[in-house]
Amino acid sequence: MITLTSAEENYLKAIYHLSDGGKKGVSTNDVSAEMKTKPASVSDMLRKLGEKEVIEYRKYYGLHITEEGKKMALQTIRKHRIWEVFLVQKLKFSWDEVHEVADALSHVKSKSLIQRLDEYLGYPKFDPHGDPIPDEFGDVRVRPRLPLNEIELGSTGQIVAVKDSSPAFLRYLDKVGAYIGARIKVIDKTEFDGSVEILVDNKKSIFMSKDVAGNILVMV
Amino acid sequence: MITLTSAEENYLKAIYHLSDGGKKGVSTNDVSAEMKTKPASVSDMLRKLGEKEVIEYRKYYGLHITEEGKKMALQTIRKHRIWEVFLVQKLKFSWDEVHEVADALSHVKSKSLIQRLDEYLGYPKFDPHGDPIPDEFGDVRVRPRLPLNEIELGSTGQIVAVKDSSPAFLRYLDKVGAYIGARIKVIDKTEFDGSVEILVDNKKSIFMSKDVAGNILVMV
DNA sequence: TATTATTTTTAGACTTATCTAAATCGCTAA
DNA sequence: TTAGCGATTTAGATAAGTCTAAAAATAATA
Repeated sequence: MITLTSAEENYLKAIYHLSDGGKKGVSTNDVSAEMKTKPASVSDMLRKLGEKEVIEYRKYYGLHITEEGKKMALQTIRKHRIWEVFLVQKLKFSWDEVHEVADALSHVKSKSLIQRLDEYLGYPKFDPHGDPIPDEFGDVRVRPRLPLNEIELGSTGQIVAVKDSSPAFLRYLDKVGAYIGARIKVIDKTEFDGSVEILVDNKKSIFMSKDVAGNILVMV
Repeated sequence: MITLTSAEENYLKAIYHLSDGGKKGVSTNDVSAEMKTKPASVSDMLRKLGEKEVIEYRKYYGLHITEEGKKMALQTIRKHRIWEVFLVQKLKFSWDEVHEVADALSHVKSKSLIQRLDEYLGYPKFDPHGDPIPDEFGDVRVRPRLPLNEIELGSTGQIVAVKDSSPAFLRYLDKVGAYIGARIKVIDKTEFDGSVEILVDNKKSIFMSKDVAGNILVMV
């Protein structure tokens, strides 16, 4: 069984993103820029990742991620995003603070930690930035995400992302009691001005202008 | 400002325990046994810790922890125990599983992570093993811990430990709704057989035999 | 196509934490 | 008071991850 060090995990995750999930080849310089390390360090790391067969590496010609590599990258991404959910939802970190901490936390080695955390968080499908969380098999559920103002009256869904993630907008969401991950139901729509009324977590109802609702992405 | 690597933190924590909170001197071999590393490795580490002035180190004569060292050790212990509370109370780890994972988690560097986690957990004063959690200034509140059956009728307190931590007993506690950290009030005592009735978290009342109550330590 | 420019790799060095093997210190007992 | 033993330290090695400087390969351009 292949095991990766924390540094190798980070490189592989970066490579996965750079290769757009495995579609494109990636160059040493690409990785260097993404990881903020020198190309010389990257060469060394690519050789190691090649030996572990998570990438296919040809000197001077860059690399392609392998199927095994994709799986492992997705597991790292999964851990990272689950920790982000925890930090934002439970510990009230703001979205821009979580990356580094989630990164460190995601490298903690334990068989059951992530399963239990996932369970504790209620198996979230999206991280606080709205990016999908792969399941334990690496599968990513890609479901339609629609702006809230385009959701049909009476439909239910989950807030999974916002288009405008400015602090001001996030504070507004927080103030009115909406958040990423919230279960919502559209209980009223005013055709005249495009405003909507939603019920959050079957408890709280919120009015929103069309502009605000258009900024909120919902998975139906 | 002094910063320690994860390994240095671990050594210092071990030294703090071995020196009984700074009362005794500690030898290289003591540390070697505790850390399960070779004496040669310990010598090297002691030199480093001496240079950082968290211990006072004299070659061939062992070491004493300094005031600064105590403070830093207590911060590491604090982090470790707070994570243990999280793992046991929220993620339902059993007491014997948590040590390693808490160790890894406690080395994650972040200004606010532990403050926020502490707040999220409701500022616990004891870890799942009943050991006290130092506050952010390193102060440890040492308060009397009495067996539950010796608590006066009408008194309130917090369950901080159990004497018998066998899985069977822990399962029993879990089943009846008691747990480490629970706020309790003694609402009835039967002198005849020594049994007690307690109210947990102002909600649930539980009957307990004298034997069971005697196994539960309460901070009043 | 030849030369220059860019990218990538190699070589050698540094740091941290560990090890083994060998040297050294300090104490105790003859 | 010195020999010997146990405890401790030093010396040298390894592994991971990084760096700089220099060499080599590829790509671009005249």
